[in-house]
Amino acid sequence: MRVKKTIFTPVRSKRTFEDVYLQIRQLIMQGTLKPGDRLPPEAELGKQFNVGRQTIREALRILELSGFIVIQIGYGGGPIVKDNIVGKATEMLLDALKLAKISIEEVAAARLAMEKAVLNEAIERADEEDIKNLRENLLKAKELIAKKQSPIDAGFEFHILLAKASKNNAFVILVETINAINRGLRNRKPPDFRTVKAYAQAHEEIFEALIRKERDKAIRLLEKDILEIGKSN
Amino acid sequence: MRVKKTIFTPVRSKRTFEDVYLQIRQLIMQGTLKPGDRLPPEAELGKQFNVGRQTIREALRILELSGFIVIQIGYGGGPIVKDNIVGKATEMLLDALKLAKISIEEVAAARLAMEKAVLNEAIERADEEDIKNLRENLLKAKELIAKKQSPIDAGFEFHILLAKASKNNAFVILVETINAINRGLRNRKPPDFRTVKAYAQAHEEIFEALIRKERDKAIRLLEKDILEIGKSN
DNA sequence: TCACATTTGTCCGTATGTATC
DNA sequence: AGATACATACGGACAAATGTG
Repeated sequence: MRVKKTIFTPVRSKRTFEDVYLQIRQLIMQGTLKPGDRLPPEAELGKQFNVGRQTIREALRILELSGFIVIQIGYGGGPIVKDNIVGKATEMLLDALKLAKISIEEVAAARLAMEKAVLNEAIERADEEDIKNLRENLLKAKELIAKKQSPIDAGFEFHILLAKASKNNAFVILVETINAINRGLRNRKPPDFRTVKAYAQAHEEIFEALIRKERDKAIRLLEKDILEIGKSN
Repeated sequence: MRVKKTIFTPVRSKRTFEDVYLQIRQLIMQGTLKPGDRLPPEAELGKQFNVGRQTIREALRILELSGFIVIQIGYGGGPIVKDNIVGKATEMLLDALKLAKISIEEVAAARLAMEKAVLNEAIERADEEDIKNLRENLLKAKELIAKKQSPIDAGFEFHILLAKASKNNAFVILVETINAINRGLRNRKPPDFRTVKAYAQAHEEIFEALIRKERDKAIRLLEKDILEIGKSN
């Protein structure tokens, strides 16, 4: 009797461009290729890997979409190693959530769960540097409001700074991701000026509670910030 | 005086394959193309879009990496629309976390935050269907253990089932994602048999606390499940 | 401003491997 | 086993973009 489902994962390095992709990817992941480094042009890569230019191009497409490289055309251009690959992952997760028809409310609940934990850690671990950065962020938002400009970017940055104050880098990336998703899901209409002013106000209050280590109050304010204010728009 | 940083994002749809990618992507996102649907072969697509095969191929590479399609070779093959694109996003987020040199402990803390919220919701919202699924999951794990097989997959499924019981689909996807990341970061050595048995035991206790709606006890058990058990390996 | 070199973007033709009928 | 249909891969060619002299 034959087994229907093998427990082995088939070795499928059939496709040459995947092999090329994996080799370059590993060089980046292990640090041999660092951000800013330039890879040889397509033709030269083809010679070195001993494959056609088309194969190289498909490998570069994947590396580009994955966020590992950017590609400059023209004289002196070519593939350049990039550093931040979080953005691309976020875009794909956003697609996944859109396809699954997830509502903004559901994402907000998840975001709140994450940021509650962040705030809990941040209250304990925030140092002077973090406090200074948060204070500057609030100041920047105030100045923008005074100039009748939207402090929406500063508002997102506030949450990132909180995550950094938690001293947990996983929180930083996940808060970035989930905030970008939240933003992407409601991108049809940007929040009006009154709403973003309310955000800025809420952030100030959260900050005050943070430096006074008033944990419960800070959490309560965060809930208001994430769940209530956004509802109106 | 010139502004140094423009507020405009450059319109760069110069590349034809990106245009092709976006068109097909939109047809999938808006539901015109459904999972299982077959796209025309490369040559035919080239004719319809009025572009060369190479251009089509690069668009297909991106769609494939994004998880929108799979490609079958041979007679009657070609691009086929896929449904689950979460897996690909997870892989990329995993890469991002690896590149940022995030530790398992940091990810575990984030995972715990998310799953605490999940458990809180699940205790309130779980219906008979959820309870039945969880019970079957625990039974399956027990059977595997009796056969001296590792119930590790069932263990991950337990957490997914909890997320489903929360009735929040964002939680489902995010728990899937963060658990896969957790798994990916410690993939060097799979947990030993004693450890997975401890997981299964912890899951049983969490389930008991869940159906009795003993919230604090359930949360405490979850903390043990996520933070302590894994530490040994 | 004007060539010129370099590099990506795109197309075409062709050959090979693979899966189905 | 042979024919068919498809992806994979190679090589050559030209256009477009970009920086250099």
